[in-house]
Amino acid sequence: MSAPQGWEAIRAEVLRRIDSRVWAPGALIPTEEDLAAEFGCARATVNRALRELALAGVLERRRKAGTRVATHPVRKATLDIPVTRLEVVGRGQVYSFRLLAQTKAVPPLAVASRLGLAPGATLLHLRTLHFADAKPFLYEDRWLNPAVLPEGLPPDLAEMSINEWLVKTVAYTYGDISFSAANASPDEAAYLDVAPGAALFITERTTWAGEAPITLVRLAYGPGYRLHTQV
Amino acid sequence: MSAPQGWEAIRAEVLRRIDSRVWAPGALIPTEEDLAAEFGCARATVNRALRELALAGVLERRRKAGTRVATHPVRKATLDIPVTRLEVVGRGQVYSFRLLAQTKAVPPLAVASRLGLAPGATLLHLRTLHFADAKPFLYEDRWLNPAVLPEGLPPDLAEMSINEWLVKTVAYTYGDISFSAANASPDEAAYLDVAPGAALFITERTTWAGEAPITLVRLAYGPGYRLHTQV
DNA sequence: TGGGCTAATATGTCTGCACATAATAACCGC
DNA sequence: GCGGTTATTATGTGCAGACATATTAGCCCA
Repeated sequence: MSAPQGWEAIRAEVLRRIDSRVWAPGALIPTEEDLAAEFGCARATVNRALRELALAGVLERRRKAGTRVATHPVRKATLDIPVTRLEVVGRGQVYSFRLLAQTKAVPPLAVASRLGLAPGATLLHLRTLHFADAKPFLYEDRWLNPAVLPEGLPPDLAEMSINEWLVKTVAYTYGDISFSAANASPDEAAYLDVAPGAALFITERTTWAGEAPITLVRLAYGPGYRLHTQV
Repeated sequence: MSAPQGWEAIRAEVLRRIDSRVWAPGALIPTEEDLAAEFGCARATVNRALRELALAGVLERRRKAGTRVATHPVRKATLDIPVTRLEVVGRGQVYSFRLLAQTKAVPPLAVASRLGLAPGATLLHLRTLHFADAKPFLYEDRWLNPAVLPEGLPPDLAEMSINEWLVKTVAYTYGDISFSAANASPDEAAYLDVAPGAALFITERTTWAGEAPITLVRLAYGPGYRLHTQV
């Protein structure tokens, strides 16, 4: 019931004109100056509205060329990448986790190359099982570059999982995430307490701090897990 | 090699201070005014930089309370939701598709309620198979509200898939996406030419135009599909 | 005709100022 | 003390004007 005001009102009106085909996909829309005159506001205000829409993928803007309605509305969805503990707690469940193994090992070639490391370098290999209400929720397989840990691993891993401790301690500048699906291996099935071959939702994350690789982690979520977002 | 200038330089400097723990997670950072004085620029410029960082989840801002470094760096990843055809073509493969079935039917209760429709309303039910280089790539199961189609379905469905025609014709204002994993049903396995029970990557999308539901679609991607993004 | 220089133009960003808004802190009367 | 009102404060947004920059269109000359 609240009519937006200011730049949000302009964004809404522009969206409406696009939706109602007043401005067709691919068409050039008036300049910021013209729109500012029409709406009776400053150009900066129009700029703010159009910039947001360009960011959302609705408009395409180029200097001198002007602003046009995106031909292929590649909508951009933003999704939050929360820490596992908060994800569980946010569902109103009790979070806990168990460190299954912690070793130093030479990673498989695929892992080393994904991290841009020389083959043969040793990494920390951690495997953790996360629980929601004492039920297995997530199986985590992590390779960690010890070089980025100034003082080794934290003393107590009671409250916080490795991941949570990592994000608070080692700031990353660049990350890379992919989502996919995979059938549960016998091991994974046993850990997550599902039938072997069950479809798992897989998240793989690689993070760097500048040039130095930090970690590569594979998260296998049990059945029923959904990643959710809005556009 | 290019030192950023203007508000991007400020964003970079703020990020640096956070990464290097000059400003610890949870700590309050100086006000816009103070930072503007320090950097020798206008407050609006600082505002722009801090706003971007808040949008990215690095900072948390509240009026009067000030700006603090996010305690739990819930990084926000943005992912593009492209049209299937472009997704395939973008991989350098040849795109094609086949409409398997097109019927009018009363949807299951779950579908009707997700769309906010009265049970018993009839919808269009479309099932489509999409190919990449003549190999099955994606199985699409779509329920479509005929009320939003002013002139029925398009005449030729040769070039463009239903989805692509939809996004160009019926603009949506609100959407809802979820990703999950599921084992292939016998039908899906047959269509996608995989073993029954294979892990499929599932995307479910619901879209509305204002209050009116447009479509609910379930996309089942064959093995090997990855959704990819960066932070 | 064609290639390269130049001018025109729309967007990108900055400044300095103003007022609006939300949320906290201070205050005051009981 | 305590609860409720008021003042203060940091951010949110607006305006008008200016300059920067990318890109196009047109011009001129070989």
